[in-house]
Amino acid sequence: MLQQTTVTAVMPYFERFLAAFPDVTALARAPQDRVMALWAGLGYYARARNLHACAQAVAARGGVFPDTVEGLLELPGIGAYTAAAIAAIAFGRPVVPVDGNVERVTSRLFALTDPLPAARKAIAARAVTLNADAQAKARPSDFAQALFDLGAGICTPRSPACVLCPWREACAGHAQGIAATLPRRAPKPVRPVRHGVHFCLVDEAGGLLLVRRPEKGLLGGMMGLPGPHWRDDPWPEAEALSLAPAAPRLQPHWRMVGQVKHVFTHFTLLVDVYAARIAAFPNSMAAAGCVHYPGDAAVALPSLMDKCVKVARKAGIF
DNA sequence: TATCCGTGGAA
DNA sequence: TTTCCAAGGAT
Repeated sequence: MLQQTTVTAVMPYFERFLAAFPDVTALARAPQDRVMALWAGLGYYARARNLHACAQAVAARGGVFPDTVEGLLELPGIGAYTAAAIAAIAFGRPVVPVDGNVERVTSRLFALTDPLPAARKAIAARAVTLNADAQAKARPSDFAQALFDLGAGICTPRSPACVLCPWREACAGHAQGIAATLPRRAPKPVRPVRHGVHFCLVDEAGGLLLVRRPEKGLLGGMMGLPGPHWRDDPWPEAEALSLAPAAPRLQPHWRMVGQVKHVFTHFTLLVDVYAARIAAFPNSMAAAGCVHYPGDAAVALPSLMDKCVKVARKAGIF
């Protein structure tokens, strides 16, 4: 959960997740849709699928985790960082997990000026030597977490508190007066704008028509409102409505209720939200792969879809 | 190696 | 308001 996600954002999800799945075998035997529902809103949904697969892999080994970096790397969703973190913190292996904090501390300590992400490998090569000291090697868990805390609390991205830093006198970045500018990053490409359309169809009972998205791609495996693919060009109303969910003898009166703006990592999405009410969903919609949820149920949606539903609700559709 | 993959808080 | 970026991994 903590991969690219702040502790503050993770905390409530972690509590709910552990309450639902107290141990690795409980997670392993849970249905995937339950796992995804508890992850909804946290983002990077491949992590949820990987974690579920990881739990099943561990369960298949008798519920015993590998206790080496090499063994941990075999598990889905566990890369170099997480393998080292578990090895050091859970099993006392003398390795250094290199996360964003450690990357920043290292680039400053050695005044490494080559820009990320190309310099990532070189920075990591220096970082893994930080525990060369015998006392550091003797306490892998404490050393790893001390490094994280140094980065999170003192060697911060902006305005680092060098005056408080225990490594100030050894820091080449500080000596050169460039610590705060490190690590350098390659200029980011401009974020393009893309366009989508989603349909919010509600029945008299307050039911909502949702579809499960494909496993691959954006919001993979999550529930969402139906709609055509997202593309570079806007969707004219006539074209959008020609793609609305339909069934024999069902002609909902669609109304554009608003536009939702959502910023993903690599593009901005503008979604036109159309909404309509019908008496009841025909069986053919369920047969087509659509799902009918009660409106008052705890429907777990990714944030984008949540925004779309809220726009429809604000417009008085339900 | 570069790109894809979410979201929200802080500055 | 915009920008940055957070206990990264898979392809």
